[in-house]
Amino acid sequence: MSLFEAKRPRYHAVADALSQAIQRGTYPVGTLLPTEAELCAQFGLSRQTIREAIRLLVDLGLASRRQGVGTRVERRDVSQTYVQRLEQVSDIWQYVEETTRKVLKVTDVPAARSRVPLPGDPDRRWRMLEGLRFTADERRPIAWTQVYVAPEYAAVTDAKNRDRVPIFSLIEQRFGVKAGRIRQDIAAVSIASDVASLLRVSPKSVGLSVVREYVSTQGEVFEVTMSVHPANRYHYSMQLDLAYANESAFTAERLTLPAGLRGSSSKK
Amino acid sequence: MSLFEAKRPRYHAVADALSQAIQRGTYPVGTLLPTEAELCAQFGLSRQTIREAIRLLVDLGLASRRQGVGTRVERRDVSQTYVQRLEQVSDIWQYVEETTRKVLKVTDVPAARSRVPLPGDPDRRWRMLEGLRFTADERRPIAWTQVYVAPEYAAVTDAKNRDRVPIFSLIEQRFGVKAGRIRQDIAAVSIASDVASLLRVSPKSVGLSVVREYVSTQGEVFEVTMSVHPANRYHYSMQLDLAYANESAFTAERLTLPAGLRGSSSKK
DNA sequence: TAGTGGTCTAGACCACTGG
DNA sequence: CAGTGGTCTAGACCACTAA
Repeated sequence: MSLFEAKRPRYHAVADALSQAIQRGTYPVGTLLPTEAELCAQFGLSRQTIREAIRLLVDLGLASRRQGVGTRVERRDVSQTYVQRLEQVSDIWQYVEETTRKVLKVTDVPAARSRVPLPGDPDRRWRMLEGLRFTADERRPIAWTQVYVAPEYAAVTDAKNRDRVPIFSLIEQRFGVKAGRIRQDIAAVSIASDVASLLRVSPKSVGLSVVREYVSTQGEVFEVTMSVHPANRYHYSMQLDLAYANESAFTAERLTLPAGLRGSSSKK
Repeated sequence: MSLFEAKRPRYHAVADALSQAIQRGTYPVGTLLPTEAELCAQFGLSRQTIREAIRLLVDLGLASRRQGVGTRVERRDVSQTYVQRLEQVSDIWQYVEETTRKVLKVTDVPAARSRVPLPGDPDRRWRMLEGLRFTADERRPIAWTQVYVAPEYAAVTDAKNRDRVPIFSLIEQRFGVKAGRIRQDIAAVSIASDVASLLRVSPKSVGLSVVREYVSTQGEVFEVTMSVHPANRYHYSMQLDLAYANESAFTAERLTLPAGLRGSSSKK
């Protein structure tokens, strides 16, 4: 019966009331919200409406539900987050599509003697592919690359099309191991003379180094790559978008409304 | 009545059936799915169950709903995406917390004469702050920084705590302009001699340059920053996690099940 | 075993869209 | 205006958790 009773669905009002109560500390993080039945009684609404409200809280990351237990308060504030999205990883590798690779060397090297740190047993021998990447039109290479593949998957390096398809996706196809996480480290380096000559730049010139670790969904690092790019032939750009904890419905405005809302009856 | 009738809720089965039909091309992208009423009849289920199924499709980005129109097929496949999450931007700036800034110079410069490309009128004068950033313990600077602030917000550069709080968050506090997007460009550079002396490295030594553009939720670039870091004192690392189009419920496994599922009656 | 959230039904009315 | 999805109800049974 409040003045603010616009056309908003009641479950929005309930979600607001609850999220504000959480914000105020009425329901501290870690505790359980009232049960659905209790909320039905408090607000005088049906269970489905209450559940819809709670679903919004869950989508925002404010609460979580566990069957048989209850609805737990997870955080006090809606966490805003900037996210970078990479569709199909191919964004990292936009250039993969537009470039050609040339493999120069294939060997097995113990982890301890690799050019990049490899996890696990230092004596474990990883399959290593070394090569260059060229743009379609230009002659000069844009990257010198080393790819280390965990021994279990070394077989993929025999693939006919290894020059065209990223190794990690070959592993995915052949072994069903999927990258659940990619760690990436970017640094500026001085290009060592052996690499410099391959890249056709002068020794000690400036380069950008990108190291990527591919972590399977089981947490195992199954591939590590390193690229060195001449500074003026490559730069790394990315875009971060503001998003909400669990981006789904419920935009910001819907949350930040004047206090006096409540659906119909909220005697409590 | 199929053999696969595990304990899965029916709306999962419906969502599978629909997403597979989309995948098969039965419902091409851009067309409308059958109406909820039709689906109720086809599957012999209640409207709420059907709606729950469609909600899953929407969460996956496969479909979208419009009141008064229908449910539109948006894509044929579930788009997988790697995302980098930055809570509160402070992850980019982990070091902001642990470092101190020292402002060396404050001036107004026309866009055309800045060290980084600035959007808009080349004669527009941006407020520029130049300074260094130090780690708490070390004496040597880890970055030389230029911050360009759009003239409308130049006033924030007078703030007392401008050394401690990132400028863009001052703008957010004072003017309510929020960064909805951050573009970031990372490159390796050779450090110019004037900057080198400030950073106490030798001229032409290797550095990592990071340029960030802060774009407001209205699409306006209101701040641009540039940092140059000595190569051995800074590197940029990030983590990308595999996620689904509209990460919510509905994990991958729930989608990739053997074909013969259907709830109970699907005579069609 | 009692109590929680998870699923499901059969109905109802409303708000929006398009002809 | 007819038809769509959006909201809401009152009731039911189930699956899970903890005591």
